[in-house]
Amino acid sequence: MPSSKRNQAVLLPAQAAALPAPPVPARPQMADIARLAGVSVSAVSLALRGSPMIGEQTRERIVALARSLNYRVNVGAQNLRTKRNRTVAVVVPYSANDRHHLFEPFYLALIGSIADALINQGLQMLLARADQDSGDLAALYESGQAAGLILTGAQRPHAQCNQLALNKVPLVVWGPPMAQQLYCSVGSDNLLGARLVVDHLLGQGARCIAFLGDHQLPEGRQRYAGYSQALQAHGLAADPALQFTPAEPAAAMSARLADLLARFPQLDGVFASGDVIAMNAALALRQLGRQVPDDVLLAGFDDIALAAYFQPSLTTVRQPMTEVGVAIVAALSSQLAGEAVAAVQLPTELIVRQSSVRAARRQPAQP
Amino acid sequence: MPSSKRNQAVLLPAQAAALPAPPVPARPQMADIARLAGVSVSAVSLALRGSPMIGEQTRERIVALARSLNYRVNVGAQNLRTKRNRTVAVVVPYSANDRHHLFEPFYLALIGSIADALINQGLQMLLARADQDSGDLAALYESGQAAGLILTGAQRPHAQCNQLALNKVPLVVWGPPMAQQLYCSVGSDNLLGARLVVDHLLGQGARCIAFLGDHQLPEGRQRYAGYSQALQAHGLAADPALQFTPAEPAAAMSARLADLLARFPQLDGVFASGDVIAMNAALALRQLGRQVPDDVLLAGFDDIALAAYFQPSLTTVRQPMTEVGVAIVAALSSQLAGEAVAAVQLPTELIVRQSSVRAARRQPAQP
DNA sequence: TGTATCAACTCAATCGATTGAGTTTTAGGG
DNA sequence: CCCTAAAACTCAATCGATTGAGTTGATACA
Repeated sequence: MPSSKRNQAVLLPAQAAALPAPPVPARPQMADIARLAGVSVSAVSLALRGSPMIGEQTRERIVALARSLNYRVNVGAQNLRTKRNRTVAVVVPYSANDRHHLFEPFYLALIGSIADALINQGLQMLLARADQDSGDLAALYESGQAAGLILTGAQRPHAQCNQLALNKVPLVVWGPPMAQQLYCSVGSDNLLGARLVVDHLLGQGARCIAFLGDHQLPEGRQRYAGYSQALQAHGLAADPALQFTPAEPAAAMSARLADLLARFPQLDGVFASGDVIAMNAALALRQLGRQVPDDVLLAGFDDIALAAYFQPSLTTVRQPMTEVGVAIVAALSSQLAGEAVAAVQLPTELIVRQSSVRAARRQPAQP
Repeated sequence: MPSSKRNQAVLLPAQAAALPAPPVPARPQMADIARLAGVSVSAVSLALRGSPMIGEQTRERIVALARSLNYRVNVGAQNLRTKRNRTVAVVVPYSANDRHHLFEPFYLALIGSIADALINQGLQMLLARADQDSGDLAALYESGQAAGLILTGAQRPHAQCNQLALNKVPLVVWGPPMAQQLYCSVGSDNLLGARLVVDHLLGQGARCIAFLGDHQLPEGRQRYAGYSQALQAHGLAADPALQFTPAEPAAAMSARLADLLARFPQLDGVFASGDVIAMNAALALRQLGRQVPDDVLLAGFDDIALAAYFQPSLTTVRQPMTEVGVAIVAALSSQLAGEAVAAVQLPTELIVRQSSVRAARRQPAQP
C-alpha cells in the first residue's frame, strides 16, 4: 500500500471538463430488442409493460430478450413522453457563511427519514441545495426534474413558498404552520413539546430558566412560546434577558453563558432549542463551575441519537422521526394526486433523562 | 390551548384554496417563447445558450421573454437529446431485517459529505437504496437516470462491483481496497488509524485490549489488522477470544461484555470499530462496574459528531469527512471523463480525548 | 452588375420511448 | 365462399429540446 498517497490531495478535474461523449458500451434500447425479436418497437414497448395486445409467445420472447440484454427502459425518455415523473427533490437551504444543515445531526436524520419514506413509496429522491438568496427554489420543478419539492431546514423562505403554492407546485415544507400560509407544512408540535419539558424543569424545582435558541426562526418561536406558557402557568414571567441565540462558533457559548450567569447568578435551569445546543451548554456550564444537573437542570429538543449517550444523558423532546418522513411523503403524494393538503403537526414526547433530575445521592460538586 | 393535542396528529385548516385557476399552469416551453418572440425554436435554444449565431438584440429579447415567463429548460428532454447527464446516484445498501445505514450517524455524515461535494461540482445527487439481494445495483445507470454510481455502506457486494466495472459503469465504492478489485474505491486508511490508536492505548498502559467489531466486513478487517499489528509491535499477540461482533440490539452489548470480562478479568482496554459501538461499550462497562478510563481504556473509530460530547469524551480515529466527499466525487468525475482511477486511501488521524487517558488525580472508582 | 462572404436565422432529423389509429391475419358465422 | 370481428401487430405522431445542414438578406469586393 503506497503510503505516498497519504496527505496528498486528490486532483479535481476542471469543472469545464465538458464530459466528452464517452465511448460507452452502448446501452441496448427498444429498437435493438425489436430487431432481434423481429417485431416493431411498439410491440416491444407494449410487451414489456404486459399489454394484452401482445400475444403470449411474442411477449415471452421479447421479455427473455430484454432480460438477456440486461435492458432497462430509459426513464428520461419515458418521462418525456408520458409527462410523468417519480422523482421528488429534497431541498436543503444553504448559506455559504455558516455550516449548513447538511452537517447537523438532526437535519441529517430528517433527510434520512424522508429518504426512507420516499423510497418505500416508490419515489426517487433528488437531494438539492438552495442558495438562500436565489429565488430558484423551484428550479428543479420547473425544469421538469422533480414532480414535487420537500423543503427542509430551520429557516423558511415564507414568501417564496407561498409563491410556489400559488403556482401549484407540489410542495411540503418542514416546520410549524405559520400565519398566512398557502402551502403545506409538516412539523412536530414544538409548542406543546416545549411546554412539557419546561413544565418538567419547573416541577424539578427550577425557578430561573434560560432559553437558548433563535426565537426568530419558526421552530424557535414556537418553542419559545411553549417556554413562556409553561412559565406563566407557574406564575412566572419569561424574561427576555434570559434568552440568547447561540452563535456559530460553539466556543462562543462559554462567553455568552458566563455573561448570563453574571446577570443571573441564581440560574438553575436551561432549556435549549436543540440537543446540540444543550450539549454545548452543558460543557460550557461545567467550565464555569456549574454542574448539570446538580447546579443547573438542562433539557434539549429533538432527541438526536447522541442525546441518550451524553453524560449526563439528556432530557429532551422527541420528534417521531420515522413518522415524520412518512407524514411528509404522504402529504406530498396527496398533492401529486391533486388533493389539497392541510398542515400537519405531529405529536412530540417528553423524554426525561439524567440532565434534568437532581440526584439526591450524588456526591456534591466540588466547590 | 387544548391539551388534546397530545399524542394526536393535529390537522390545521388549509387556507382558502386559490380560485379555480388554469387547471394546469402549463410550464412554458421553447415553442412558446419562439412564438412570442417571432423566431424559431432553434433560435431560442441557441440564444438561451448564448450562441454567437444569434444576434445581440434577438438574444436579449428572447432571454427577457424567458425570464419573464419563468422558463427553465426541460432537463429530461435536454438529457435525452444530448445524451448527457449530470446526475449521480448514491446507493445505500439495505437489508430489511436490520436498521440500515440511512440511520447510522457515520453513514449519514458520509452521505452529507458526498452530497456537498457533488453539488459543488454541479452534479445532482439521486439517493437510492439497494435491496441487498437484487442484482439491480446498476439499474439507475442502465435506465439512464444516473451517469455514475457511488456505493456507500459497510458491506460490499464485491463481485457485483467487479461486474459493473467490467461493464464500464462509472463507479466509486466507499471503503478500503480489496484484492482482485477492478473498480475504484475510496476509503480512509483504516489500518494505519487502527494501529495508531491501539498503539496509543498500549502506550497508556493497556495490556489486555479487546476488539469490538465485525472483522468480516472490509473496514473491520482492516481495523482488526491494524489492531493486530500494533499488538505485535509491542510483543503481544491478538487473541481471537478477545474479539466479538456487537449484535443489533444494543442491549446485547452488556451480556457480551460480561462474558468477556468473565474470561478476561484483566481486561484493561477496548478498541471499538466505530464510535457508536464504543459508546455502547462504555455504558455497558459502567453497568458492569468498570469505569472508563479508570479501569478500562476505550477508543472508537470515525470521530462522529457526538464523540467529543460523550462523557468521557471519546478517543477515536478521525476520518476526514469533508475530504472524503471531495475525493469520492473527484474519482467519479475522472471516470465520467473517461479516465481510469486507482483506489484512494485518505489519511486518518488519531484524536486523543479522555476515554483513553487515565486521570492521575481522579477519585478512585468505588469498589 | 455579378458573386463570394458572412451574419443571422430556419428546417428537419434526432434522442428513446408511448399511444391512438390503422393494417393484416385468422377464425367463425351464415 | 364471402363477410365480419377479434386478435395481434405495425405506423406514425409525439414528448421538449439540440444540431448539422440549409436559406436569406445584406454587405463587400472586383
